[in-house]
Amino acid sequence: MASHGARSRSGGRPTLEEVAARAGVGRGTVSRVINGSPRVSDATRAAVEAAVAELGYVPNTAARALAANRTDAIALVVPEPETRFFAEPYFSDMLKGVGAEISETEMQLLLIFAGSDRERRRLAQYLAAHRVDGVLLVSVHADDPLPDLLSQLEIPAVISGPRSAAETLPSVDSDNYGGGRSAVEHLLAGGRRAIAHITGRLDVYGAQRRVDGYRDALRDAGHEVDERLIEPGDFTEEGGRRAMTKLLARRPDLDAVFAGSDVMAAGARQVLREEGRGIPSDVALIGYDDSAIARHMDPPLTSVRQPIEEMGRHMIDLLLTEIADRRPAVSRGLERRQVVLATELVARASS
Amino acid sequence: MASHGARSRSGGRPTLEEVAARAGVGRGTVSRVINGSPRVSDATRAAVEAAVAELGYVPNTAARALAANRTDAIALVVPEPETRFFAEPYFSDMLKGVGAEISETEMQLLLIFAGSDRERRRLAQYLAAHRVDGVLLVSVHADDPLPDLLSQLEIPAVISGPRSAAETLPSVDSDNYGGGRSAVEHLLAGGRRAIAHITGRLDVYGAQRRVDGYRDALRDAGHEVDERLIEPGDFTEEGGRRAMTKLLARRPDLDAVFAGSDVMAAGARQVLREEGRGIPSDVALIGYDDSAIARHMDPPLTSVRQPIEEMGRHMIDLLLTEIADRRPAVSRGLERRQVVLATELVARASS
DNA sequence: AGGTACCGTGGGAGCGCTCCCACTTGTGAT
DNA sequence: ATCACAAGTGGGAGCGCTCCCACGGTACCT
Repeated sequence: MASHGARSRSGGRPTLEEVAARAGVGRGTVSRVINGSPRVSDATRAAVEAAVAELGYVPNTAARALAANRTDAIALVVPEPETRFFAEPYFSDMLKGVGAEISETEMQLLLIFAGSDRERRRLAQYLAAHRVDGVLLVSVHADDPLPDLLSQLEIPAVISGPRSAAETLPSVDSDNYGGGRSAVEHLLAGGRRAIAHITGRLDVYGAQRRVDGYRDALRDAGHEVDERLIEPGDFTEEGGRRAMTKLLARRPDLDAVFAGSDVMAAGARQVLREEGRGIPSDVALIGYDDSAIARHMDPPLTSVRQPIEEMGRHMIDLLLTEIADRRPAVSRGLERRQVVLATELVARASS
Repeated sequence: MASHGARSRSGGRPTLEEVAARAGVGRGTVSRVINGSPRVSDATRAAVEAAVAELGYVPNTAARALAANRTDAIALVVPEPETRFFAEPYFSDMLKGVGAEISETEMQLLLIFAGSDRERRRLAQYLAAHRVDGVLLVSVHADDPLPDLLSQLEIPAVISGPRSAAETLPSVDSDNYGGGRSAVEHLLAGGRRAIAHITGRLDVYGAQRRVDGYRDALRDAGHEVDERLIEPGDFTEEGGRRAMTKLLARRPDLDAVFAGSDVMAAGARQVLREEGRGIPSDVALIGYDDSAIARHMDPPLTSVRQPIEEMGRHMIDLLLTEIADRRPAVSRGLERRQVVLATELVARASS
C-alpha cells in the first residue's frame, strides 16, 4: 500500500495521467493537446478534449511551473504608495489597458506596490524567487535600483517612461517632447506671448522632455525663453499652487500657463482665481494628461492627452515578446525596443 | 551524461540539495530550518542559515506548491469593473487594510477583477486550478454565484458584507443597522422631523440594514415612517440626483436627507442647490462612508464612518484562520465566524 | 523492392520541494 | 548496566507536469 498516496490532496483533482487513461492515449499526447501542439491527429485531439471535458480537468499550475520553469504570470510593479496609485488616473488607465491586453492571453497579472522600504524588500524576495515571468514597471524614478535588480536576476521587464535618453530597458512612452511643443504652439496661436511653464518633477525624464518641447516651441517661433517663466513643480496640486505664486511674483504680466499635469493646473487655477485673474480672459491655462479633472474643472481645462490605455497594451506586447525571446539563448536583441506614442491636444475653454 | 540536465534552467538558482551539501546536512534538515520547524538543534540551524545566506538561496515556490499542495497566495476578488474599483474609496481603503495585514505574513496577495462575463470565466478557471489558498470577496450581490463556486471547490473564503442575515461564509461587516440609526438619531437630535432616506442598492444587504436602522430609529423616537420619504438609489451620483428630485416632488417640506453613501449625498446636494434649498439651513444632509468627498464637499458633509481599513485587516485574519483550519479535515467550524465592527458618526457642517 | 523521410505517439527522467519513516544518539528511569 | 523514550537527523518516495528520445507506421522516393 502506498503510504504516501493517502496524503490528503485537495478534492482529488484529475491529473494528466487520468485524462490520458480515459482517452486511451499516453501522457505526452494529452500534454500536447493541452498546450496546443500541432503534432496531434484530429481524432486523437478530439478524444482527449472529450476526456478533459468529462473529467473537468484543469492543469496543475504548480507542476507545470516546476517542470517548464515558467509561471505564466507577470507583475505590474508600482514603486509608489497605494495612495498615489489611487489618486492618479494615470495608473488606473494604465491598468485598464494592461488588463485588457493580458486577458487575451493565458497569463495572469499581479499588481504589486513597492512604496515603502518594507514592500521593497518583499518585492526583492519575490522577484528572486522568480515568481513571475516578467515585470511591468511604471513610474520609475531616475535613481531607482529596481531595473538593475531585474536585469541582474535576468527577469524580462518593460518600463513605462524611460529613465533617460539612454534607457536600456524596452520602454513605452508618449511623446512628451511633442506634447510640450503642441501646448506652447497652441498658446502662441491663441496670441499669447508670456507663456509660463510649471514643470513636473525633473527627475522624471518625461517631465524634462516636456520642458524641452516648451523651450523649442518658443525658440522656433522666434521667441526668447525667459527662465523666470519656468518653475519646477512636483505633480501635486499644492506644488502647482506654490509654483503659480512664484511665477506671478516674478512675471506679473504673464498671459498663459502650461502646467505639466492637470493636477498642478488645478492648483495653479486656484491661485489665479485668488489673484483675480480671469481664465482664459487674462491668463490661458493648459494642463497635461487630459484626466477627469480637466473635464470637470471650471472652466474646462485644455489638456494634452496621452494614450495611456494604449500604452498599457503596448507594454504587455513588448513584455510578452521579451519573454518569448528569452527561450532560446540567442540574439540579445540589440534593436532596442522603444515605443513612443503620439499625444493629442484637447482644446477646451481654458485657453 | 544526463541529457535532461542540460535543459537551460534559469540562472542556476541554488536548490535545497545544494544548501544541504554546503551546510553538511541532509535535505530534510534544511527544509525544517526553512520552514521554521522547532525540531532542529541550534548549531545545525545556524549552519544551515549560513549556507542559505552564502548561496543566496530562495525556495522555489512552484516546487513547494506542488509538494505541499498550497500556493501561499490569496486573492482579493472584486466582482466589479475596474472603473468602480477606482472610483470608490471603499475599495482602496479596503485594499490598504488588507495589504497592511498580509504583509505581516509570507502570503502573496492577488487582485482580481471580475466585472465582465469574460473576466468571470477567467476567474472560474483560475479558481478551479486552485492557484490561491483562499479568497477575499468584496462587494458581492445577493444573487452572485461566486460564493457557491468557491464552496464547491472547497476554497476558503471570507466575504465583506454578508449577502443576507443567513450568510454562511465567514464575514466581516460594519454595523450598518447601527450606522443608519445613528444618522437618524443625529438628525432628530438636531430638531429635524421630515427625514428622507436615499437608500443604496437594495440587493446589497448592508443597504437594507441601513434602511432598517432608519426605520427603527424613527419608530423608537415615536415617529411614523412615511414611505414617501424613502427612495431607492444605486450608490451613484446620478442615482442620488434622481432620488432627491423624486423626494422633493413628493415631500417638498422635507428638512433632512440621509443618503446611503457620500457619492449619492453629492448628487442630492446638487439638486438641493438647484432648488435653492440651503444646507443645512433648510435641509440637513448626511452621507455614509466618510470618504474624501465628504470632507471636501461644500459644506463639509456629516457622514457615517465605517472602519474599512480595519475591516480589511479582519478579513485577512479570518481567512488565514480558515485556511489553517482546513489542514486537518476536522471540525467543520459550526461557530460561524462573523465579525461586525462599529460605525462612527462624523458630524460636519451639513447637518 | 528497398530505402529514406517524416508523422504521430508512448513513456522515462527529471524539475525542487515536502512528508514521513527509519535510524542514530543522548538522557533519565529502573 | 539495561531499557525506554525523546530529540535530532538523513533520505526515499512522490507531487503532476514538460521535455525529449525512441518507436511503429505510412508515404514517397530511387
